[in-house]
Amino acid sequence: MQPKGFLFKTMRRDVFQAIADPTRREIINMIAQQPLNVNAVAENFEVSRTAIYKHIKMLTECGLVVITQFGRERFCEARLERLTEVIDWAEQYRKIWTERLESLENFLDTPESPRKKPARKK
Amino acid sequence: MQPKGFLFKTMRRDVFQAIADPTRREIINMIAQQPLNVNAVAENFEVSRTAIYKHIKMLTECGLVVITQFGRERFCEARLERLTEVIDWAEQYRKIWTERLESLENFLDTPESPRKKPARKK
DNA sequence: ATATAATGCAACCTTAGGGTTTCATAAATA
DNA sequence: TATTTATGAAACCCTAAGGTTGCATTATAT
Repeated sequence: MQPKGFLFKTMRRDVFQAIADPTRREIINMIAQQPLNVNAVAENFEVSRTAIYKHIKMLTECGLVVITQFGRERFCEARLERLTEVIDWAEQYRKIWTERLESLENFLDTPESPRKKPARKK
Repeated sequence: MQPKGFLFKTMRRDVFQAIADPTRREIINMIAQQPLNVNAVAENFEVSRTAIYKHIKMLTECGLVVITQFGRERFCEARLERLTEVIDWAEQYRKIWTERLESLENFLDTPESPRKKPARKK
């Protein structure tokens, strides 16, 4: 058996996983400009408040959202610094796909170059 | 009932979903430099070839990988252009978190500024 | 003191995700 | 031709995701 409470507090959820769900990306977009309380967020969706609450909780578990209580309301605030992990990961491949595109353009721009065909089985 | 075959061909899987799994990100990293056949990819993981094959299939469904057959081998090649969607999405929020950091620095750099406390209940 | 609002959380349901084993098939080889 | 090799796909399994309803709790408003 796993010590769930312990894991819950320490395990920082994968940010890639957190942004995989389109609803969570919408939530992020919704509170990116200004904090909203949980109900205000939930009102913008078709699904139940509880469903939205779970999404928000997941976002807090990976640090993309922090919740601050004022009276009986809890405001959800976006802390998007960890999106740099995503950007950095994807950005490292950019030169690969741009180089590929460039070499394709060079290839097409050379009129006398024979069009290669994929290897034929014989 | 859904026309599954039809959906399968048309529904381009969400690229955010595709990169959510760490194994799939590893696969992408593995074939980013040069194509590898399915078995060669699978050899680098603990899990079964079939499991890796499924991951590769998901990656092809969202256009991040293309498969080309040579003889009995099928080579998996990374086509990472669609990662721009991820970068663009995350990048739009960068100014928000950098502005927040800057204003925090400004706040801390002003010695006479009183430290605000969260609203107290009375 | 009560009623209502805003939330957290437990219990439950359904489906997709990730994994395995097994079998079928096409291509390369002994 | 017989046999490996490389792969696709079906049949299952188990768990996490995402959703719902209902209840408990705390703060605000009557």
